[in-house]
Amino acid sequence: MPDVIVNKQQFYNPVDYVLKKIGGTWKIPVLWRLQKKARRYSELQKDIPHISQKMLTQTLKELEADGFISKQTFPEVPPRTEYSLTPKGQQAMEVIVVIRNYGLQLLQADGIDYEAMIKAEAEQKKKQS
Amino acid sequence: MPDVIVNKQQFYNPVDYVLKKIGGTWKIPVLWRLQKKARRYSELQKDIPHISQKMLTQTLKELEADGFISKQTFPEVPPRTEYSLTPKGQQAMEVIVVIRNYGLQLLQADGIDYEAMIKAEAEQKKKQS
DNA sequence: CAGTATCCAATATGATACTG
DNA sequence: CAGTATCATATTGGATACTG
Repeated sequence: MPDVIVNKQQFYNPVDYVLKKIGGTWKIPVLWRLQKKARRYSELQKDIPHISQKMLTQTLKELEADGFISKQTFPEVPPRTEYSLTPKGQQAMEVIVVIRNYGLQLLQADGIDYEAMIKAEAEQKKKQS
Repeated sequence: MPDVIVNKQQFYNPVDYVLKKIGGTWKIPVLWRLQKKARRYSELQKDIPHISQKMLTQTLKELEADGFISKQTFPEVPPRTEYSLTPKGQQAMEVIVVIRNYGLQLLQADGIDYEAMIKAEAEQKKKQS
């Protein structure tokens, strides 16, 4: 496999290329939450556990630079910003869903019923409210 | 998304789980080369550009511990060791192929014809031999 | 041949304080 | 609200030397 260099970054193979674009800890959690509708910075931060301000900002900036998401700022008071998936981002989601489904399989093989955990968590929230 | 902890490692979501298992720089290049047949340590090192002994050893160990590959040692002189995909590893390859195909698309959209590059490289080798 | 062991550099992520 | 800036830490990977 030959190396590829794009914008001074080196990639060893096509999979490496994908993972440097949408891999890492935070890009997929962000893309995932933009799947159905646009969201604000503060919503994302509230909805994504453990993410720091720094990583959210950095992740949004890179995803926007690579064309997976777009940003719209509304000139209101207080100012509002919304992020949403571009068509390119929606296409990426199709691949992410495949990886995620495989992940659910792996987790189940390792004795973890992830979707049941999500349900349980949702129930918990209901009770609290 | 609730967190999952398996063997003291924390995972934020199912995709994260997959990427911690078969992500990173070297796991996929290794799996890729075991796709069609078993290979020896030295073959893998020769065939995978840039990989260091350390990373090859570490990658093989982790893939074996996670059940994606298996290792067979032949009691010959000099000793021979072969690595091959397990059924679990073959299943992972299906997902990897999806990611790879998406990578080829992304590369092409960015103006890079990766498959042509591979062909050109093969021609180059032919000439040299 | 098929590895181990050790030390070091680069990168990714986190924590904290501050701002238009 | 939606960020920026700075410092600290953890993880990953590379270089080099050695071994059953």
